[in-house]
Amino acid sequence: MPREKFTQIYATLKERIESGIYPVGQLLPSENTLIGEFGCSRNTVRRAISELVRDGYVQTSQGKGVCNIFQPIECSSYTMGTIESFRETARRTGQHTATRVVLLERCVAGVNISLQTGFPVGTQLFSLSRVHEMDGRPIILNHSYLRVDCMPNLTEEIAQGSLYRYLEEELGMVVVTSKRTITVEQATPADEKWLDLGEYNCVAVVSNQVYNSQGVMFEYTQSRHVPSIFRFQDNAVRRSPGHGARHALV
Amino acid sequence: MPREKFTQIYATLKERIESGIYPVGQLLPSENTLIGEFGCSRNTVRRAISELVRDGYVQTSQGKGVCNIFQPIECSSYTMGTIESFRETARRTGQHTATRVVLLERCVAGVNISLQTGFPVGTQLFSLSRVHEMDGRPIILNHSYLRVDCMPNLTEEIAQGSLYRYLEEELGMVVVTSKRTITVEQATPADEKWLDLGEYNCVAVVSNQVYNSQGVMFEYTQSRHVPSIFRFQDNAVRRSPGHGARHALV
DNA sequence: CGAATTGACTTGTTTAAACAAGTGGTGTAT
DNA sequence: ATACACCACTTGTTTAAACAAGTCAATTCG
Repeated sequence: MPREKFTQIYATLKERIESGIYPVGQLLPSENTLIGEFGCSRNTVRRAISELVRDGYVQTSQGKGVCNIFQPIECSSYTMGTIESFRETARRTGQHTATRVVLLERCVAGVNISLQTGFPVGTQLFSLSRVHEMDGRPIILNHSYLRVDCMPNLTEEIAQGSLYRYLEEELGMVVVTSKRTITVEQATPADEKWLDLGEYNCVAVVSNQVYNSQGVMFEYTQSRHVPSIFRFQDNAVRRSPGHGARHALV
Repeated sequence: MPREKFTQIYATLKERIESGIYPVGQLLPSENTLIGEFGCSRNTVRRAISELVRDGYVQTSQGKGVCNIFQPIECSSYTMGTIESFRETARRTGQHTATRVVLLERCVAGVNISLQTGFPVGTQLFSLSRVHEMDGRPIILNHSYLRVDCMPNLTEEIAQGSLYRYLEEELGMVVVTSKRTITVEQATPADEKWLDLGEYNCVAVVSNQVYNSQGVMFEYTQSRHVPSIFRFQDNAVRRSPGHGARHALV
């Protein structure tokens, strides 16, 4: 349960938006009104609202108010957010999943691996390949490089279960930041061998750099998805001009 | 030029990170130190830092500090951020671009269009199809639906230039929020007709819902990209548990 | 020597206040 | 009737202060 006030307010407002208590296309109650209702300071209300903005639930205009722009996501049965954990999605959609370890070996980062992953040359790594299946259908092929010094005792058994449960619960590691890049690539022979691509001759590739609380990148994973079930959602908010083009609109 | 203090501090810190003045993998000066240097309050420093966190430049740990996790983006010559505007990217990489209007006609949103786009049934719309070329190579096929009541005088000439310059400068419209979904789809005959797909039999599809400051969605655009030059970047930060799974890590 | 405590740091949350700036309506003067 | 000033409202930015909570090293105690 979230203990912070702003998280509670965020959750309350979000629920009202999703349930239609606040009509779509109209303004939410003003900050002052919400202050009165929740018995908190203006900053706390504003923080809750700013998270709703980030999530694409509302948008603000100076001088006018906070507008509800919620639209329910179309839950196509085949789509799946990459953002969610593989098991999260499966549990939400009630489907059966399995993970198979294809390869687990040790290696050292050379120039090529270093360029691809961002690990310094010479880093001791595990190379781990896994196939994720959903309802018996292989849909994701994962190639991971993992720092040996962050998880010296990694085994096939652990890799077959939830790697993150092991890292977080057993090793006490805290995952903080993750940088992703999405591309589309030609299917390799390995993709065709392990995945059920159907008519497609390509895969959706999510490259992921994961950092722990020490600020060290301990994992690089390239997830190669069957295109038909790949889906990624994102919200962008117009920023002040000085922010650089990384998230410019359009 | 950004006038707000926090934007200036953000820009200054970002530049120091990019230029290596703050070493990668190490802690930035503490908030108190930065307060002294910039002559501002703690909140202002914290706001600048929180934007750096969102952009994947740093990450924070309670009790420890703010860690520099910057990694320069590998600027592969062929990759292009969808996040950037088509012309932005072209200008940055110094390539020549052109836009061709394939179709511009009026229509009314029926059930199918409504389901796909989110426009209410019966909305008067422009249907606009455009091909974007870079260095003579057609790389993006755009299908847009635009609310007629937001731009009654749309013409082919305007659509061929920058639609957004027209909307913002001529009509005074303010773009605020944009919701995107990325998928990968089989190439249609239209894709193969207009795009230079090479070996690929699919396209990277970015569906975009754009809202103005009134909170009305005035544009739905489906951008179908040649896979070989498609690239999308994203940062995720671990959130408190109550936030819902939309952005969970891994 | 080893374990626990303390204390000096760090970031995280919340409050209160003031002023800036944008929006939209009301009213007045032209 | 139109244009203008004004006013009441909204969100945006900044400051200051207090307390909570996590980290890490030095010190103290057993």
